[in-house]
Amino acid sequence: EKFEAKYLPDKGLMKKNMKNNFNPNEIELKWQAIWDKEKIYQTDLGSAKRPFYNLMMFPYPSAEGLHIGGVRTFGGVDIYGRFKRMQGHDVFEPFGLDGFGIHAENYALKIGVNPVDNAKVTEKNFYRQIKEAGIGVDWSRTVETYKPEYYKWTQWLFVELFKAGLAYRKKSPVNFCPSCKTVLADEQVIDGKCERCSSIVEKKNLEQWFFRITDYAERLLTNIEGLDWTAKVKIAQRNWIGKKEGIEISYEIEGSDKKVTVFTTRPDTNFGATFIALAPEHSLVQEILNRVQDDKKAEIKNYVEATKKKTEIDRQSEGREKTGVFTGFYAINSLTGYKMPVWISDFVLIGFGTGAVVGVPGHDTRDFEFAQKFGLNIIRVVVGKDGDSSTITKIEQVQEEAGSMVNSDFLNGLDIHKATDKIMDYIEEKGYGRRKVTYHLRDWLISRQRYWGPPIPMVYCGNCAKKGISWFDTDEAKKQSKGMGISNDKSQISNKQKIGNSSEAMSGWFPVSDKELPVKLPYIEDFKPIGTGASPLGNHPEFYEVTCPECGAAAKRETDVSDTFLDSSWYFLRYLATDRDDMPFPSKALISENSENSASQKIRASDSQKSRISESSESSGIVNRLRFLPVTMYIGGAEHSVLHLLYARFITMFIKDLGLISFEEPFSKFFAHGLIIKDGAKMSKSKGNVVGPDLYIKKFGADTLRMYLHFLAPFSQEGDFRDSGIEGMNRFLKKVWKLFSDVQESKSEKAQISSEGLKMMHETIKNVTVEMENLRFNTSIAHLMSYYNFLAKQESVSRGEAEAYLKMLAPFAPYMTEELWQELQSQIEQKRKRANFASIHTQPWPEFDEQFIVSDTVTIPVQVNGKLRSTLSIASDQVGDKEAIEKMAKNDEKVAVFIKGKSIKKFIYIPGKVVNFVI
RNA sequence: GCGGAUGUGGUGAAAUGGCAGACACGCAAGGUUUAGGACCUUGUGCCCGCAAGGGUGUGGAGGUUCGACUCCUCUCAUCCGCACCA
Repeated sequence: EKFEAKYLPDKGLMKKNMKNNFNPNEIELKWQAIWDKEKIYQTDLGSAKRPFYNLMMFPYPSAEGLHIGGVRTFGGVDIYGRFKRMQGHDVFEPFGLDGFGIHAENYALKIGVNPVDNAKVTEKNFYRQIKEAGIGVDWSRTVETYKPEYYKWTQWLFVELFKAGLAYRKKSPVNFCPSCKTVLADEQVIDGKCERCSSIVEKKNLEQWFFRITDYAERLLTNIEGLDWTAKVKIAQRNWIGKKEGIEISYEIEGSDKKVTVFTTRPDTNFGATFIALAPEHSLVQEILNRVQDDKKAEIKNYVEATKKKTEIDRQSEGREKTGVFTGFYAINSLTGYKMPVWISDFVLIGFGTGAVVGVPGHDTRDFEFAQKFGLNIIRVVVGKDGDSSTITKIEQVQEEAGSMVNSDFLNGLDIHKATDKIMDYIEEKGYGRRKVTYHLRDWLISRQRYWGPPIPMVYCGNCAKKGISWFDTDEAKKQSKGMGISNDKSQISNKQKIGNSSEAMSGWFPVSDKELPVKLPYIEDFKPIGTGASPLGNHPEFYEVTCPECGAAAKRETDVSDTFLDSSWYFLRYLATDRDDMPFPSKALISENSENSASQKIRASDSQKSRISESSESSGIVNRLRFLPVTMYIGGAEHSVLHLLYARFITMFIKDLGLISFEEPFSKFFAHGLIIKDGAKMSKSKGNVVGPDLYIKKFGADTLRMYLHFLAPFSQEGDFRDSGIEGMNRFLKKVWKLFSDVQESKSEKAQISSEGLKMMHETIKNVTVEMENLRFNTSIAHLMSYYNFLAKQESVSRGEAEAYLKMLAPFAPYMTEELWQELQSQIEQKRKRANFASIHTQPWPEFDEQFIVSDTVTIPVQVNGKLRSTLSIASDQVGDKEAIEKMAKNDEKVAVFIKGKSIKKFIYIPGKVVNFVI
């Protein structure tokens, strides 16, 4: 007994200590349940007053579960969302899974599970982990791209694109991995090799579905200017669209009625043009083969065949060494009459411009290399800054920069830009060519010969095809073309033109009618990619055997699925209408009955459906939901700069053109977060350093993990995750727990907040608020740590201080602060009132009061003898310290200032005004 | 090659043109009713010094400024995109 009395604390004390121990696992479970029950993260979309759509890029769940980088990303979004919620916004923070597509499928293949079954497991895991991490998601509105309720509308979107003439088929070379026996997306080809097995990727020529995103190139480009996005992403998109203004010039070929057309951005150098080079795939090559002698024919054929066999890898390993073959033909340079030999070379790409280039070896290094190797003439037409006007014989002399024209007849002496304008006018006038704009952006290849995606909702009828009939010949199509959605757009004519073109190429093709959507993806056992260029669904007659909607003959359903990026291009709209199976997203046009021309037609709802929509829309506040759009804040990885973000913009514009929404840019603000690395290396499965959150949450709790992940580095930058660091954060939270679980009624009543304390509090609030707004969470946390140190040193903490502190901490450590908040409230009210449950996460964000904030330095503009001498800064604690100021003045040896209290004794100090000082 | 970013202690990193290194990790010394861990206090850019103190310091070289991590010019290094784009 004596021993116990001496060495063990009494039971009451032990109990208190137990309570004083920060035990995250216990409180996290408790609050998860309460939050669920209280629905504190569910947003009433229909009646929200200050809508704030806080959106995180939904993940494609390809791996074992959420990894630590995901916790950082979604945690960061959540921190910001909670902050905004506390500022009084109606924050809508949904979550979902981009579970359809090649990533998820590859993972399923790897572990030998059907993607359908895998999706169920993944979904469960992801949602559990997100919940555990304390992300305040509205779980009543999730989106999973692989569920029929969702892909019904993805397919609907495809159909709409088709009907607008924006979806078409053409033959195109696709990436094919001979070892995996599957086609690959471009993004799965790394340096010409398969992402998974590193085999060299081949090209296969297959007929594919494309979207005419290039029709939107100009709009996609010009809109970038006005976006509040990370600059890097804007630049990347600009480059990807790659607008180039130039001119297409046609040259006569000697001894032929054919012409060769080239595209160039530098027509100013055309007086120096000395050869023409064609891509081996160029259409003229066949023409040439028909006309040349047998020995020449063999030579050309050999060359063309050889380049065809070359893989990307071969080309790269050969570097820039030029190869080519002379055709024996000459094209005439209309300006000079020069006979330009026509060559075939693989440095010319069929996919760019016209697939033919005009060689100006003096002013293009590639042309120079080519000309030098094959002994072609080199003419200088520009003299650059270096003043070198000699004959160009070395690659260093090749002048690609600005300069003035020489050897160019009427262009001589002109600056190259002026010369460009002048020669373009001239060429157009003479009819040699026409100005043209080209883009790097290509049409979006949408087909995938895979299983795990939304089946493309199209039907092909061989019978109709023979007659040259397609959907564009139906009554429905004709009715639609009168009231084309794409109306107030300049491209209307060209679009109609395209539909005209499409209707020929589209012979036999009919979209699945809206009533029949979704075209469900069947559960099949043989889901593995076949590798013959056919889709796994191609083995399933029960899937593809249908009758033609036009003639009733036997027809075949499309067995390809669409690209994952189509799924993710519109999901942000779906979140707002997950409770509706009668519309893809909230839209005024979809609910207004009297606008006949509008989109109620577009979704071609039956009359009964229509009335159902308008009846129920009022009660569910569909119109108010629109106030959440466009997305207020979008947060995601910069690696999606040009893919997802560009596609989403395109699709949004298209939906606007359908008349279904009133905006054309989906994301008002986009913030690119940094990636996470582990112990100095990128996390990857091959390195075996992929870290999951589960163990850390178990050991330290979600609060610690969340805070540590954002203390590492600013949200926008990459952070290095180290086990050693996380303990410091855990230590901090324990200290906070201890400090605030001790704040009691009796104490806090007495607690007087000192003026210094007041100042510190308001300064901290101000700093943290500003930093949160800029998503610089690491500095916010640092300020909270400093403020803790300050509070801990005080004799007691007042209620006001405790509340302000907990509120600021709440976005980072939602569980702990909630517990402490309830504890604090109950202590103060002396009893726990369950009925008055008020989560800290719905409390107002603390406000700072300027009067308590004194800046560290007083900056005074100084004028000496009437001349402005910039400013003089005086530390605020030196204001009134005559000695200190005199010392400063002495150091400067020019200025003397007399300040006492907050006013200058001799001269009145007015902030922002120039003050004259006596020397 | 083109485009973009980043360079600050042993580490992650802070600094509206105004005391460089906040905050944390790590390390060191000390304290504790002290197994270990935890916890508490102090110190910690580098160099000289027992100390007081002094010198030096934001990749490098210049420039603007009373004053530069911050703005400008050049340069070096690293990372990330795109790449035979006419």
